[in-house]
Amino acid sequence: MSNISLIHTMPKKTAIELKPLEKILSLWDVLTPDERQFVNNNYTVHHFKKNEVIHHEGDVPTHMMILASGRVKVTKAGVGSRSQIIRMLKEGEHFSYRSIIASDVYSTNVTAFEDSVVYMIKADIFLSILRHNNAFCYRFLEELSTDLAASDTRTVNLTQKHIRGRLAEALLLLVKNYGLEEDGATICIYLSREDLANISNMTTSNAIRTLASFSDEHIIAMDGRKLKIIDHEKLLKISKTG
Amino acid sequence: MSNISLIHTMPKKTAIELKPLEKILSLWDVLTPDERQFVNNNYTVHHFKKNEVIHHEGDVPTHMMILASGRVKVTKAGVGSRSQIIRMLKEGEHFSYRSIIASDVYSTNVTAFEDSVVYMIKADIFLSILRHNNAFCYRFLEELSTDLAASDTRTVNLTQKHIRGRLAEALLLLVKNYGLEEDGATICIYLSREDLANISNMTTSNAIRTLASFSDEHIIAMDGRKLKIIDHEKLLKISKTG
DNA sequence: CTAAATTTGTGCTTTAAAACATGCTTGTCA
DNA sequence: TGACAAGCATGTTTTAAAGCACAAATTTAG
Repeated sequence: MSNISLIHTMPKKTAIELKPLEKILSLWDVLTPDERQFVNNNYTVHHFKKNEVIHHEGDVPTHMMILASGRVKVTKAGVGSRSQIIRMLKEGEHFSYRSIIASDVYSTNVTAFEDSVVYMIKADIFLSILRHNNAFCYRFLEELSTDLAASDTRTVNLTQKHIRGRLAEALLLLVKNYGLEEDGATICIYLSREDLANISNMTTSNAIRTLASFSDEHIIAMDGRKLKIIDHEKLLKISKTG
Repeated sequence: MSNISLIHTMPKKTAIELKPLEKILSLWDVLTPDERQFVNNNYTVHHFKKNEVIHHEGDVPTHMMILASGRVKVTKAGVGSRSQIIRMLKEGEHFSYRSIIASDVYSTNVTAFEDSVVYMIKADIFLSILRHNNAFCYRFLEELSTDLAASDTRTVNLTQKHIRGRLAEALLLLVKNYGLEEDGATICIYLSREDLANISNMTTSNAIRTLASFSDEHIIAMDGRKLKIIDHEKLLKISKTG
């Protein structure tokens, strides 16, 4: 448990909320006691401030990462200066392992869009467990299978739907991913219009405009970055038909 | 080897060219002798005519499939009548296993666009090997990792590049996937303009128009569905700059 | 072997979304 | 505190690509 000490060097506020690896890693249960011990002795804790980049596209992967707290976005550089948000992660989700498995460089950028804490496990340790623990390996196989279908669906949605459909879909995705606040309407994540645009593959102007339309039509309500879903059915319909 | 008999019931021409499972399955080498025997006793051979559908989006997956001969396209229905080609497979590649692993229905359609022969292994047999043979499992993990990056790249390319860039990219992809004929220029696959459009996410008219432009600019040469790459460098440049 | 259907090719029109311009907030940090 | 940057909002212009219409060529089927 050598790295627990690392946590204790953090400001108390953060330390109190920070769950240990064994509580946060969804795959913990398939590890053998030995593996658990091994991992516990060999992970490191890293803090990232809002907007800090965790890793860059093209870099050689060194660690498998688990988001202990905060939120990060996975993006991919496109043509010119446009960047596309591929996925958004929340506490407990792991990332940056795909490139390790594929013996590839990172195919995406990962950026914290809230202050975040990341647990890192060295690539060789990760690989060694993958190669020795079949249940562990299989869990990742399942995850990648699900992600691949999601990515293909995304491709079709982003290329074929119109602006309103794409934005509606993005909003529904955020709801699914981050949930709603106690009022049962406000999306539990506050994004800039630009980020919203980069999820829905449109310009910032168009994200703003389309949000305004949705608001006029009483499909959503806005208060700065706070977005309330008023008419979930309509949003679903727009995302399907358009 | 019970299923070899099945092959012998086929027209001789096909039978002669048809490689047995052990020659076609790239993962054969990681199977144990027992597993090899087991798979050999439990695969079936299926013939599909040109344009015949092998499986539909939404169907419950029953078999892991290996393309023994011919060519198939993996598509996904989009908005309205537009369908998008996600991937194109050639002899020796396997497919339809993603949904089995993810316990999902098929997320794509698979259609033969040439007369094709498919070897099928029952889902439960496939899963049982995955769960017992770590090397086998790991191979699929690698494959899915590669495919996921490809899918994400594709998303960005299709959404952000302009028509010329998308078509150039599609042509390069075909070259990479199917290679060139002995002349070192003609792409080893003859597709309809519509299929080409569905790979590049554009209308058929635009695929035709853009091909004509490329031909005018001496980047490619056309003879019906036969496409020759004249200026590979220029094509690469167009695909990059958009 | 012809008739019908599909595929290919081209021109013209329309349209969705980008690009651009500009003003208004809000936050931030010297 | 005041100026500078970021982010939000909205109107106007431009443009890339879809949509449509139709003719020619090629396949397919009866």
